Amino acid sequence: MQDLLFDFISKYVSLTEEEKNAIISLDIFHSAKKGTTLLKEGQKTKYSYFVLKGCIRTYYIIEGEEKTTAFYTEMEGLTPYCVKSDNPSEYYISCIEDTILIVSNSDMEVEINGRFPKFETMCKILSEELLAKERIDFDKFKTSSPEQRYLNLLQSRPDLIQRVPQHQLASYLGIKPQSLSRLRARILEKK
Amino acid sequence: MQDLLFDFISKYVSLTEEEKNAIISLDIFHSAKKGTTLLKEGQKTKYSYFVLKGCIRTYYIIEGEEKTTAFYTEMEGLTPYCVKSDNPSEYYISCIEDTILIVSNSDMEVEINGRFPKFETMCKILSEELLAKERIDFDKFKTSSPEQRYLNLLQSRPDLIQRVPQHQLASYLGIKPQSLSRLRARILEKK
DNA sequence: ATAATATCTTAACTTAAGTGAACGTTTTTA
DNA sequence: TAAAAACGTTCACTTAAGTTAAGATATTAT
Repeated sequence: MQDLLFDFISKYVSLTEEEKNAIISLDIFHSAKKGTTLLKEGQKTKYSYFVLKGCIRTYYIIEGEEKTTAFYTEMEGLTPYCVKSDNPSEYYISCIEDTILIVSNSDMEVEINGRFPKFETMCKILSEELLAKERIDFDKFKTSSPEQRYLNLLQSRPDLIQRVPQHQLASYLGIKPQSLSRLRARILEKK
Repeated sequence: MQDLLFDFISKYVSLTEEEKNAIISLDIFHSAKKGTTLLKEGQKTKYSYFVLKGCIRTYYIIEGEEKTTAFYTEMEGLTPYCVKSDNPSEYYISCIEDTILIVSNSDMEVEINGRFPKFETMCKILSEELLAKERIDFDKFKTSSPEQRYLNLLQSRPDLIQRVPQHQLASYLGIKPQSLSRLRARILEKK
């Protein structure tokens, strides 16, 4: 299971056994059942989450309605905004499937970064890369219609459409569940 | 002018005179006239841009139409996706106003980071912070209607509405220029 | 196993965005 | 400075998303 992590890390930096052991000794591997809420609106946290296996999502409750804005699956992770800003979180994080997670807190990261500069370099590369990707995704979203967004998703993350409930997908695409149903029917008709 | 940069940096790390001089000697300060294109679709680049004064935008040309997806103003910057991915750029970058920029290339950054670890730490903090912010912005976009997005922008970046042409604002909001006109008229009526 | 709840789809109607065109205004550029 | 191009607004029409409601499944909890 830990190999999943080390395989991932090896794409960015190579770790010695000592470094691997230091990471393992942090006791950051956790598993969580489907439906578990990791973070609630209004809470503050210092934890970051990285998915080894399974799927988590972020969602808001706006005027009583759940709005799912992101999914994180294998080898994806997030540091909630409130970790950086010290404000209470505006969103919830919960598990869509039984999930194996790495949960790290910011003090822990400071310590590891101090001991192994290599690790800090990796985090820098990773977050710069993710920022660039996130901006591209946002651009794509802005320049597409809901239908195009759905077709894009079908191409780029077909697994999501299978593993995620439709009404959560809908808000992820920026529309209502009814509109997603209709839009899919429309696409089938066209074929 | 350089003070703008050092004031900004001082929010994250404190630099010695030696470090400041090292930065100045890199000769990274440039000015560009309104309308200058910094990067074209199809080009590869190793340059990152940081705005000290003025405004730049990223835009795509999709089926003959310009789609503006982002604006960067004072103390904001971007590293084009192609710097990280080594693919040709899918978008253009150009100056909306006469602009004073910091232009840095990735080799330069590697060198500075090697010499001053402090600098690498700052870049890591900055990009993690920006990633978290970008995700929040994307969430906000997904969960809002075009009208709400416009009202949001009016609150959060009122300067943009003044300094940027309407048709560029429109695609930034994910709609057509005609729709932005209409939407503004609608808002005025309501008052 | 059954009741309760959540989810998905369909439909009719409303609202707002997309489209194509016209027109006046501003900005460029030759 | 005159002509050309770009820009912003309005309008009528089309298309698609939002809304409300109902019914059919599927899932969860007791």
